[in-house]
Amino acid sequence: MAQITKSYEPHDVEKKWYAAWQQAGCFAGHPKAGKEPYSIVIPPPNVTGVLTMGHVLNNTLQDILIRRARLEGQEAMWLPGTDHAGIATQTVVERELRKEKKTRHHLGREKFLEKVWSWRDEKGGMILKQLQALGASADWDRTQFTMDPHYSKAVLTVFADLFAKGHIYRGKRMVNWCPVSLTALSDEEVIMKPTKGVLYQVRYEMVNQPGRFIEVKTTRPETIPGDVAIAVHPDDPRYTALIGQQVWRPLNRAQIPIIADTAVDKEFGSGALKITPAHDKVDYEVGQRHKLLPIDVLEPDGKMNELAGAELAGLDRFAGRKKAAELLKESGALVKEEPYENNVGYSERADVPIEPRLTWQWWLKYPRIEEAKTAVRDGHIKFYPERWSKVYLHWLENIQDWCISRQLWWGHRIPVWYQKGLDKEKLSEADLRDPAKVHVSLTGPSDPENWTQEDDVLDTWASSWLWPFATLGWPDQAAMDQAGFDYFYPTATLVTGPDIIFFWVARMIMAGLEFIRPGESLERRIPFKNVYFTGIIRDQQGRKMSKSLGNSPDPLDLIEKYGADGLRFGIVSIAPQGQDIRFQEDRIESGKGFCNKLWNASRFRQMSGEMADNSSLHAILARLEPAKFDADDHGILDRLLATTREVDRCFTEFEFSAAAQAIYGFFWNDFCDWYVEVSKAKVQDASAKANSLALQDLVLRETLLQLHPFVPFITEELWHLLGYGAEGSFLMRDASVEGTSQLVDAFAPLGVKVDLKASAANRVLQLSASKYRADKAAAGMAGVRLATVYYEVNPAYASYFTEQTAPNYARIFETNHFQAGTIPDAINSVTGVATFYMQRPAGDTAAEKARLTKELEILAKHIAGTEARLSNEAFVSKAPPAVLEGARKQLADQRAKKVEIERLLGALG
RNA sequence: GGACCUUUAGCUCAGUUGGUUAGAGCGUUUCGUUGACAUCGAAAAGGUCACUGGUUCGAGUCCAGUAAGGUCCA
Repeated sequence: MAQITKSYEPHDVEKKWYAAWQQAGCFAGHPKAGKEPYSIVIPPPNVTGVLTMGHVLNNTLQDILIRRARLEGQEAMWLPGTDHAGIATQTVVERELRKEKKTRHHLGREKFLEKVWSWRDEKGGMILKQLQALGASADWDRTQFTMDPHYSKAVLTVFADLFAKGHIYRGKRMVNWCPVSLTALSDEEVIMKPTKGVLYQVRYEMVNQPGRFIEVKTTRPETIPGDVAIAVHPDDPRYTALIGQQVWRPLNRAQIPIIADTAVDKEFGSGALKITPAHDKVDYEVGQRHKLLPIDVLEPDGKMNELAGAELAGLDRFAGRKKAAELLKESGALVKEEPYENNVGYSERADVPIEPRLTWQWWLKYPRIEEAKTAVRDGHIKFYPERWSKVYLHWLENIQDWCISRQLWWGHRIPVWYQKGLDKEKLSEADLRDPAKVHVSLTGPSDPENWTQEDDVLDTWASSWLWPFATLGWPDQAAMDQAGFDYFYPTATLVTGPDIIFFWVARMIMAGLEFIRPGESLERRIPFKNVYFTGIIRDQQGRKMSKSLGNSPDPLDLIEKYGADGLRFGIVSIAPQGQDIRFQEDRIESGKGFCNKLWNASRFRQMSGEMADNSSLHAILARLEPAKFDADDHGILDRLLATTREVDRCFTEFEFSAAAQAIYGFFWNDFCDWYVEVSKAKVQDASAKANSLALQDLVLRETLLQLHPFVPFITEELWHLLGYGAEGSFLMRDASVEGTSQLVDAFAPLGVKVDLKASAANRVLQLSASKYRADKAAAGMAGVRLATVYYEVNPAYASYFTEQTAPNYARIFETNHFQAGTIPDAINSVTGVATFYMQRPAGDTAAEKARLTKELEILAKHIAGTEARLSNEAFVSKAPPAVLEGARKQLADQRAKKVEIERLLGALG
């Protein structure tokens, strides 16, 4: 067996095992009769993406779930892939073109798309490689891309199907228009930001009463040429007489009517509102109600057009605003300007204010809204943390039709063809449904020369909402069979960020319900059973980590510095359920430190004695000698079972950081700092050695199993170095983790049973050691190794701290020798287990007295507190017996201790 | 405007159904180490649990309100 080196060097180990796992096909998931499936689909990162800390957290958690499922004997399958990311990817390639002073229009659609594809082949999907460096055990042979031919087929099939069902329509409506990307956006892609601007108060002169004005307030004077009316509230007494009259529009002067509409807020400004249907959603609706034709004064790129009037035409919208204000000022129409802050919608990608713009787009009426609510409300799909279900349900309550068309080239081109010669801007709903005029299919019309295909592509999310089943071969039965669709769908758990609850999670649920296993139960159609929402990783100042701020460390640098396992353990241990995470590099460092601890404890085991049969749990248990178990043995077994139980619980409740911390605490404190320290004496004792080492082997084995999902590389390496796994087998694939009850069941036939009393005594001994060392340090002898420590054991612990066992604790008590009995004029430490006497360095007893006196004071306070409680009639009569009993015992202990300390003080004189 | 989250040690955070003297990691200070690990060990200092009121024998924990910070939706 190979010698374990002095410190853990992750890099070679990581490379070695990742390659070996991959070569052995450990990541693959295949349907297996009699085995429970456990599947996860990755939230597909953008194909343009590079690994961020958010990805590290998200994918580490998925890998933990997948690896744990494997160890629990389930058939695990983690499906990876990337998203074509319409706008993002197109923007990247357009940016490269711009360097050559070209736009996509220079190339034309076909050539441009070729260029995007070659960009993708060359540079896209780098992020998947990075995930491998992190240790992700995804089934890479299944890697998917949302523009793969079969995936595209799924997307177009869904379009055609929803069109046929009447869920999809074409309409000229207000959309969120991005003047930079020149495309429509869905509501979800618009970010509202408080923006400082100016509120202009403008007066419109009455046509038939010159000199009389009606005033409105607006933040957008450049749209005044697009005004078609002034609206007031019908019940507003200030204006009732004016309704129906005409006013002069102050820019691009023309007569417009005063109309009455209940949408007007009487309280805002003067109570009168300018109506600009082409540039505001509410105004558009008002215009519709009053049959007013919109006047669009903007070009798609945000420049003013000739309808805005000669002075404004050609200006950018922001320059136009300035110019409009000047013109109003000159004409005397501008009454007042005041600073103003309001919420302005920004394009998520281009980060510029969007324009509400009237365009023809394709819209989707969501299917299965009610079922989607039921699925979550009734717990068929569980959200962790649960509170996000409220956000989800609220969105579904207020859901709006989805604008699914984008004026881009990169994406799934909408499978609609228009009969040549038709004006598609004038299609009625009836025309749309007339196959002679509009053709909708996957393959296109049989006489393509007579048709023109729709230019628009679909929103990227209109492909990713099919992810949980399009990646499993849907809609082709043969492909589904091959992918194991029937076995793996629905997937077990989705791990994602709450920021895409609407974009993705909700839509996937609706898509699954609509398209999968029609007519079957809800449970069979939902895409996943659990959704775990991660927190968002923030920097020290609490800001989101982002590329533009440059405040995100490169995960690959962190892997280089701390190892993939160190990074994984560090990030998981600081990620409590559902809370945002403030990133601290020192936590990653401590993740690495823990790996090193694990490594060295294993190394020490190897150095402590010959390795024996570790080939199975049973083999190790058979080496134990239960008859020889002492309090330490019972203690560590008890703690091992408690930790296993806690980790089991954490996995069922998705509390990953609690699981990591439970194992960390157990291994470092209970095992290394106590059990291994104590065993240093035992392995010198021929009769105790074998049992002690077997117990270490057991603890190490179980720890590696529990820890593997978190730190896969080092655990696999140690698994082999310590002889737990045979050559050619793998911890990650061939081992299985035992739950608490399974461990107990395995213990029983071999007579291994935890003595809880002994375990409790062991805990007291540990606390006593702490107390003793604290007293010793207080006496100025911290760390000093004493030749002899005398002790008088507390009768209650007489069987746990004896002449025979005392030497085991010599190292922990920093002494060479224990001697039963007392010595006069010594420092006394009263612990639970015993009173320990240490030779005083020299004469002075003042410090000692002061310490004991202080201790007595604190004790007196506690005694008073406990007495007060116990003499409280209400407490005694109402508290449950166990609590009452506890308080009584506590008082007895406190009093006994007081007597002892008083005795010691008396002895000091 | 509506909903949700957070507020506990210098920092980052735990704290299960209310029940002894509120914990951890990091940081700080002190001490220790010749054979697992200085990526180590031991100890100490450090908290009016944001505030106000209520329920209760008992509140960090439950309820109501207030304040500050944050997120989402309008």
